Amino acid sequence: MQSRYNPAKIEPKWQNVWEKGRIFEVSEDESKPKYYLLEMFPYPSGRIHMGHVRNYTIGDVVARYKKMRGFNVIHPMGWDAFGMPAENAAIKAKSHPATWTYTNIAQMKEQLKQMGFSYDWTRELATCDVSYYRWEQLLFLKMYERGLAYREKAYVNWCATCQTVLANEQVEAGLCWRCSETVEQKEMSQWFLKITDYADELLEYCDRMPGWPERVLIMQRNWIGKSEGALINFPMEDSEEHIQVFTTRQDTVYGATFMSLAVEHPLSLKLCQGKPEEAAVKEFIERTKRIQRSERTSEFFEKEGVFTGAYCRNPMTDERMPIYVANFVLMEYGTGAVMAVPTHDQRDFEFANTYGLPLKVVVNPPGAELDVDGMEEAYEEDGVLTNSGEFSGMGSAEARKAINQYLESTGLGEASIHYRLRDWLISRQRYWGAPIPMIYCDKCGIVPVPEDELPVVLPLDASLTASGGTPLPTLKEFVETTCPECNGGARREVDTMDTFVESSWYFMRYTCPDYQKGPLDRARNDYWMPVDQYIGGIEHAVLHLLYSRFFTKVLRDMGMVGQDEPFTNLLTQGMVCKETLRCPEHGWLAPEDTDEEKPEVYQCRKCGTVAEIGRKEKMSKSKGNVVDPGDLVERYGADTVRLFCLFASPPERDLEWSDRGVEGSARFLNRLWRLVYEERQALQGVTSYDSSHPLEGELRALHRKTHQTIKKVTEDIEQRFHFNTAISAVMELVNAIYQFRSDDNHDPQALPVLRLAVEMALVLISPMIPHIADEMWEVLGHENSVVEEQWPQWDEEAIEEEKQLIVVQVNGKLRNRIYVSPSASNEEIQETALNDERIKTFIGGQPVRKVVVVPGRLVNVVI
RNA sequence: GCGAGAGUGGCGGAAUUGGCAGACGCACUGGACUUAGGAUCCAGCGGGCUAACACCCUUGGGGGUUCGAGUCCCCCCUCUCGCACCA
Repeated sequence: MQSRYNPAKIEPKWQNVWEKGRIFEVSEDESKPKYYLLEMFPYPSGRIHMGHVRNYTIGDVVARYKKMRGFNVIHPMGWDAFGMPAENAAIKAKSHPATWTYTNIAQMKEQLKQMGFSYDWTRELATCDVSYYRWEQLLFLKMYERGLAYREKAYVNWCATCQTVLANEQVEAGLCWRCSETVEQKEMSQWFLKITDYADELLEYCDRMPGWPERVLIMQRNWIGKSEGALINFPMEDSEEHIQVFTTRQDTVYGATFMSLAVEHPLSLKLCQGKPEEAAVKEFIERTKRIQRSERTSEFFEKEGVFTGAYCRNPMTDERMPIYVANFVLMEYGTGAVMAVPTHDQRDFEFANTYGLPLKVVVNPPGAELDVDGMEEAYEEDGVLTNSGEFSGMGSAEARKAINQYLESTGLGEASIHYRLRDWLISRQRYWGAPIPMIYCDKCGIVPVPEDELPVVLPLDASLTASGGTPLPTLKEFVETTCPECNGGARREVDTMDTFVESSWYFMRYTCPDYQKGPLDRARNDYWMPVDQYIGGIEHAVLHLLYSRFFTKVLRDMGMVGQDEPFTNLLTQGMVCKETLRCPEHGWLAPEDTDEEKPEVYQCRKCGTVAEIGRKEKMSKSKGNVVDPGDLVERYGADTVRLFCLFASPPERDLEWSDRGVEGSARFLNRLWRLVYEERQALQGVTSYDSSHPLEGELRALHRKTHQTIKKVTEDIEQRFHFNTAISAVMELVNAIYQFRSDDNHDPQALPVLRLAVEMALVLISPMIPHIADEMWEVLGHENSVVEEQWPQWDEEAIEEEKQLIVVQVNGKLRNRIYVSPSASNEEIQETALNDERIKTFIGGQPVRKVVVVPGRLVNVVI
């Protein structure tokens, strides 16, 4: 053993031992409980970043801990390997996306190995491998058979920068989630997956997943956006036709005084035909259609409308309702037509005031009566119906049910449920993705590729051009094919699938990555699934996590898997942030753009201005505040980096990077190393204390601390993944050991007690810093890896203090501390407290009104 | 606007069930060792007032419940995230 801790030497040594011993390779074993620990797989960008390191370190601690607890732990890793960055990088480097991707995978795999993560690498998969996406193509065909995949012409989100369409989930506030450019609407024929078929189940199970963070469930519920209401038909005044609306406020239908249509609504143009209003309506529609949807749906966008010249009738009151086209009505929600109730909807209220439309109160607040003339805003709450025929006097909730019944019995409408969730658009006009296995035949139309002709292999001889866009349509040998039905000439689909399709089922494929007969081996999948603990970033709260839930349910209905939900417990870790430096003139500054004048004072290298120390921001290249894990590992070793990531904050919170904090972590490892180095000879051949001899004094105290630490670390990991407090508990134990050592102790039990304390410190912290733990474990004479040890159990008896500290308060203020025997009764504790000299002076002879005794904690004397 | 979360020393954070606020670490200060110290060890470290003890104040602000509140309730402020004309 070297006197100095040298991670560069011991870390590769142990990584090698683990790999050779294949200790993280697992197979199904019915004799053990299984535990599936999964972290979100990375996109192979080339180098791992701190976000990966944090995510995977958290996962690794749990995986190692669970293994020590006797679980059969599956802990796989792979690559989310299709996607645009590969195309852009290939154009830039004049290479091929495949070359770029596989080179990156090799580099990143090496980096992950250097971190010492306990992956079962035999299960590795890359989604760009034909061996993976061939099964995805099969799943697509099965979905097509069941009507869950369909092609439709629709207004879709188009990102001009990325040269592709996007799913609704991939548009954030009107911007592309990847490049942040404005998304346009384009009418195109595209492939969709029918996630809306599962809307209700996806929503319902949000209430049955106690292992998920509430805020993720809330985001999913909001995204699905279920609204219960009614479809109501409003007859046209001068024809047999009607306008159908969806409303959640059918209790206000008697107050509907006009109608609003979306500009895209087919009736909008039709109704004004030949009328004097025609020109104005057309102009309005054209003008509105030109405006970006993101702008149209902005809060600040002015609500405008135009009268069509046509009228319909309120089916309940038979009153005449003018029909308007309005810019705030969305064609894609409900029916694209809204019954306007200005008294009970703020938007309609404002619209009615602008255009001088009539108001009619039909819902009163409980115990009050509204007056149309004095109204300054709409009354949107539930209340008691008035002016509503036979429904007057009913409460809103009751009236909604009654009106639904009435609508159904008269044929005027029906109860209805609408969702905000739209079907998942999966076509992408990109090259580096899984081809959609479909063929277009002029004679037979859309024809699926027969299963036995799968896979449709993505041609690798394509060359990308700097202008962007997919080269697939130009590849004759790919596009031109024969129709499986008529054998005539036909064309292949040239779009590829959204890469979120790959990530929707990779976690299931990990259970049987070598399976050749289908996407999933049901037996193996049944053993391992569901994922017991999934760990990843919050940014996938809706996207990946919703799609994966959908896929799991579809595969269940196909009989391929046995679970309703893929992820039992979800942990969303916070971001890794760091302080930023900013020059007023040159913007964000990376450390290499600055000179450090004095400590903590930095100057912009371009202009010499003192840089402002900016706020903590998520690490990103553009802000110049990234820290490269590779550099850190080289400098401090993986264990230090792991330790800092875990120690600096609990997993779900943001982690603030601190170079000094990293030094502190390194210092702790050195301290641990020295402890074992200096005691190695004394402890040689010593057997750990086994509780057979009674202990006194400081020996007893150290042994107690040892068991208290076992308990604290176990509970912190088991109950709440709070590794920061678990680590601080081990630090306390190490401090206690140092204290103990500095006193000469000649008790024959001293070395056994010391050895137990040292070993427990190593075992308890081994999931966090596995390399140094194994090295020191070996120094102490063990032959196996710590991860193959059983997790220790604490002894409640050893934990018990011989003297219990009791805090004594007078009128709630801390006045003294006393010690009592743990077996003391409340009366005895009270008596000791009241007889305490200091307490007596605080009471000062005043009558004691009350004494509160909390055993084991405090006494409060009230005077 | 709606929804969720957060606000504790110079900093990261701890206090798990209402019971000693500030564990652990960083930074800082003093000392020891030393040719040297950016290594290591020891000690101190919320603020006020102190020679020291003692005492007083302190968990964004204000009120309340309670013997007792960082923790529970009400009001307000600030920040972060999500949604946002959804009929």
